[in-house]
Amino acid sequence: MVLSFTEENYLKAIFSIGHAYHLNEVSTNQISEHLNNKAASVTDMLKRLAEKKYIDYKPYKGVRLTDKGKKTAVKIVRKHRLWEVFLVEKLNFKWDEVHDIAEQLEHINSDELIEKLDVFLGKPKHDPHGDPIPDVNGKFNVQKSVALSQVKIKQNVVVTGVTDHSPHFLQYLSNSGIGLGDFIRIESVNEYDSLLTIKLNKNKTLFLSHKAASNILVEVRS
Amino acid sequence: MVLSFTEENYLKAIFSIGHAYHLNEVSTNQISEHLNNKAASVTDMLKRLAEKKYIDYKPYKGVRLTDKGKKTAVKIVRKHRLWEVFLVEKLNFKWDEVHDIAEQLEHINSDELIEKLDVFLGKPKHDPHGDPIPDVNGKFNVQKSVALSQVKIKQNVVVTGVTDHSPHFLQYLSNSGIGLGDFIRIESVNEYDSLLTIKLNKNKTLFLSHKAASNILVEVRS
DNA sequence: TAAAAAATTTAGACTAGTCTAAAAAAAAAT
DNA sequence: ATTTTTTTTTAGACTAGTCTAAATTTTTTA
Repeated sequence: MVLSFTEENYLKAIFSIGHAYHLNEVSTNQISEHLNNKAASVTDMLKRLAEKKYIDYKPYKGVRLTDKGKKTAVKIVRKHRLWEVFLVEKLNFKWDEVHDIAEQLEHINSDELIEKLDVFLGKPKHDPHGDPIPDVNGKFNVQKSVALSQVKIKQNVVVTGVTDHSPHFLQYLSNSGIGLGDFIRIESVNEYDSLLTIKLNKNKTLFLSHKAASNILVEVRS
Repeated sequence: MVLSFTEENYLKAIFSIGHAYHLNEVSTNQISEHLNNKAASVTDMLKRLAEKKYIDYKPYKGVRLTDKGKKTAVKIVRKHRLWEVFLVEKLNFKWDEVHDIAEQLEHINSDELIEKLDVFLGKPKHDPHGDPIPDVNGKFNVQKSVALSQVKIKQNVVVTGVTDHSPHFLQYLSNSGIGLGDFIRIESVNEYDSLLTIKLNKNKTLFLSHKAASNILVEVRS
């Protein structure tokens, strides 16, 4: 079965809302907000997707992906993230420039293409923002990272991802010299406003707002 | 101005029909045949494209691309052929497998992407079938090749392209060991059925029907 | 050069996806 | 336990792109 562009975007939206908030049931309004359209339009589409067995839908009760729907959504995520790796690693795009292009490329329909792209890129496990790339069977590498804002003082950590994917935030990190794989040690936290003083790569001293730190994912390294 | 998928396909169709038959004016029926849809649908779309100044259209009189329309069409051809190079050179697709995927990729909208892809591929001048890739300004490398069927006996030629792009024909050539850049010398032509006896790369002797030879483009080398 | 054939356009209908406005159901608050 | 608010759905309309059937224009042919 071949889905339209639009249908694929609805499935992806349902998947990522559920994923982000650890929900099974996703509401009509959440979807319409995520897709920037009206709730009435969402209702129409939900009926169509339910008809085709991609979702379970009970009027007024929200919606949940079926196995078929989940599989489809994960495949789109896989494609999106593989293309992002391609754009950054091979074409030298910056990590804040790739989202919109990958948003288009993720709808290209060819299983052979995805698998050959995967091989060409060396079967990467993470995209340029540190998000895990599901394998061909839809399995995700579970991430056990925490927000930098949750890390105890004087602890050494490695940057593994971000939770805010906006170009604005990504550029801010780049400009500060922070990227995936960098080492960070929290030197102190201001009591009044939670401003963090950090040491980057055992070298540069930087200040980070609590908000920024809460959107940086890290893993503890001894 | 951003065109829909469908509008882009119409412009590409008008361009390639005109190109193939060296026509300026293209008829409604030619387009409908090329796109496998009905003439009535074509008429509707022609009105829309004329409205947007991509074509000059006079009812019953056929249609011609404006400069704006030509520029758009050539850009789609450029994208299509660059993606074909990517698929063959980087992802190891065969030359008979890439058309349908490139047909999708050609509609991805990002000037920066095309130019970075072009650089990544080493600014190729030809696609995997030998067709010229227009440069960023829409200029084509003029091809001065002729069909193998037109070449005089005992002449040395190099394969530079094909005029039949069907997987069937391309596979037939691959199976015969014929690809771009190969050397061919016509040893004899049968008077009765024009069957060609050729020597491939100064090595293998092969037989080619007149039909096959008429779809192989070559350049004379001494 | 008038009749027949072919090509093209118009008219009207259909689907996918969207919208606004109104109705209905569920949740929250008094 | 009603009333109010919020959420969701229904009804009806719009656009892009398609179709069939009928009408019109152009071309061909006798």
